[in-house]
Amino acid sequence: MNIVEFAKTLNLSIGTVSRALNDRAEVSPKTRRRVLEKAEELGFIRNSNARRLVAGRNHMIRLECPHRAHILSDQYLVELARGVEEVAGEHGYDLLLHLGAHRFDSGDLQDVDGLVIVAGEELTASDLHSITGAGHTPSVVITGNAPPDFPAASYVCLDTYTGVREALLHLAALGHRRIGYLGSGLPGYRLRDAFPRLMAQVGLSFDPALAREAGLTPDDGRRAALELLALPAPPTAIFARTDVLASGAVQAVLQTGKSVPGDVSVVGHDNIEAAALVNPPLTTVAIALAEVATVAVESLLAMITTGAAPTVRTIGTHLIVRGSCGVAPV
Amino acid sequence: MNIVEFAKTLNLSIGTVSRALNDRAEVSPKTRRRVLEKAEELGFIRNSNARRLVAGRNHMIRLECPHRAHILSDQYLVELARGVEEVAGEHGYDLLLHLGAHRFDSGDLQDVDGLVIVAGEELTASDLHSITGAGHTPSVVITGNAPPDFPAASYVCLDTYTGVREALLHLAALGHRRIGYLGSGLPGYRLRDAFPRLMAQVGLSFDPALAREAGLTPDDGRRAALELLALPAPPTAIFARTDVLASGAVQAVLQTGKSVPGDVSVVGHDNIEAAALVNPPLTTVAIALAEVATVAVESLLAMITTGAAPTVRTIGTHLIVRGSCGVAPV
DNA sequence: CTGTTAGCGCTTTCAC
DNA sequence: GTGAAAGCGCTAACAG
Repeated sequence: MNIVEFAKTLNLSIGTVSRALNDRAEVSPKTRRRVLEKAEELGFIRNSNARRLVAGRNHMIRLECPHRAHILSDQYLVELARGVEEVAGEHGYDLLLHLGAHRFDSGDLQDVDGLVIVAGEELTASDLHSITGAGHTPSVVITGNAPPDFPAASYVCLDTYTGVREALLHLAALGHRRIGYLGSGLPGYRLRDAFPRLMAQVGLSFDPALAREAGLTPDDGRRAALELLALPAPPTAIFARTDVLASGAVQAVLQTGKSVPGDVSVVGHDNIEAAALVNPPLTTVAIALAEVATVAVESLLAMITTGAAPTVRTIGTHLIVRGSCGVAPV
Repeated sequence: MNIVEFAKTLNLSIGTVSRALNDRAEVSPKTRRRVLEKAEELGFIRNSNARRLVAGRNHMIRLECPHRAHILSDQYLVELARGVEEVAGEHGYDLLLHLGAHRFDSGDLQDVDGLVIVAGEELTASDLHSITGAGHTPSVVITGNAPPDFPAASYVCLDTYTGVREALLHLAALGHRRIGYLGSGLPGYRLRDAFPRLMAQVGLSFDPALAREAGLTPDDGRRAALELLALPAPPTAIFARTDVLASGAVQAVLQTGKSVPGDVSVVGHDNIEAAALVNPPLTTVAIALAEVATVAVESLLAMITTGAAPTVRTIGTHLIVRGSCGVAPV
């Protein structure tokens, strides 16, 4: 059924029906109600392609995940998508998905009003340029790094520092003074550089000998942790850049016949599903993804609907205390 | 730029241009090439809303995940979505996402040509009725159960039996004879009922005293496993319906001062991300998700494009051997 | 082979 | 307030 047939059942012109359905002022309240009720009764829904054609608006945004190695794990991606879909949905926007790894030529930008881009570590300004159609499509980038030099987009930056600081405070309170650091080895992660400063902020000093750029796999974490534990003055706690590395670090501790958290405490980062499941459950740093989604979508919709200028927002992380940290051994 | 302006730059009629762009036969090869090259040069892309309007086709399918408790974990969902997007994309279809938990009134069915529905355990025929618009929208359901009584949809059934049988064979080969079972307690899972038969198929007999409907969390798994281990004749191996339960079972074994897999072997199910990370890494049953995605989308597109009848396909699971199973203690 | 034209279903002037 | 009519950008049927 189209609007013509539908209008006939009401003995009204399509113009009036359209106005009623669009909640315009020039319709008598009585007519509007009549139209709305009939539409409900007959289950009439306007053809959205026709609406989009005439409106020049798609009421659709696309979630772009151009990399395989995201700042967010797959689990997080779903959580983020849930949030984005919900907030976008509240504003009448649908969500398209573009998981295409390594395809920086985004699809038809014509089809969507805006883009939510989940950045990988190595996302450059030039990538953004091509993904966003030279910045002509309103876009918001969710990134763990500082915004690349691409001012046409909005940014939601995940500030890893707040949660890490919290973690170090937690360890300091437990009496730890020698804290090791396991990094992912990925470029663009500035955490390693900031770590000494964060340590200082909670009253601890950082020993460069206790830092390793481990890698990405549990085994990378295990090997690097093994090195730290073999040191003459080994750390009593290890902070790992990812939960995956942290799980490897736990393996390493157990492997040397020691226990977590009895002998060595371990803190992870990301709060992946696995974090709650390893033995012991990992104390880890987590992102408030619902908030990230809300801020991202609202910034995007502001650009789309009111042509607002791009914004840069930062969202901090926080510590989730589970079972992998204990009082420092004396 | 629209097709009128574009046609002008070529001194052709919009009809000819449209035909060339649609790869119709009635265009001279020379003209076609000229049109294609110019389109490339000018970056002309036809307005897809107008195309959809006139075609009555959206070239869009929607991934529906109506439940929070899926048959697939979030990680799996992304993997499935990747597969679905890829296969759909090869056929020119875009992917909409609908993660809305507990909303069985699917959005505008008008907007999409078909639905890929990821079933939760409790998805009923009546749910499917409302999600698919009384079955008028081509749909394929990915389910771990037998197809509900809703013949309008295609089904991709995950046959958990093949992988579980493989797991039991693996355990039998390692000398295990007393194998415990930890279930999720969810209705609709027929595995518990089939378990004795699967045991028999690999030459083992099942002791009902070794079965527990544990629940969903690691702690549920831990407690249930603890019960089994406290039995006068405890199992030497435990099969858990989910990796989450399995991780709890591992905790239980360690808690009683025993080791995995030295004293007790544990097999999980689902191959979630966590499975590779727990200590020891879980031997578990996995789904061939890429195949599931391919079969689902191709069945769906057959219904959409050729009006093919719904199909029912079954895809088996397989065992991934890691470190949680060992030779049975003598 | 190419040009012309009538819709696809809707929103939005413009009259009344 | 409501109706009539002009497009939105495209495809397809019809001429030539």
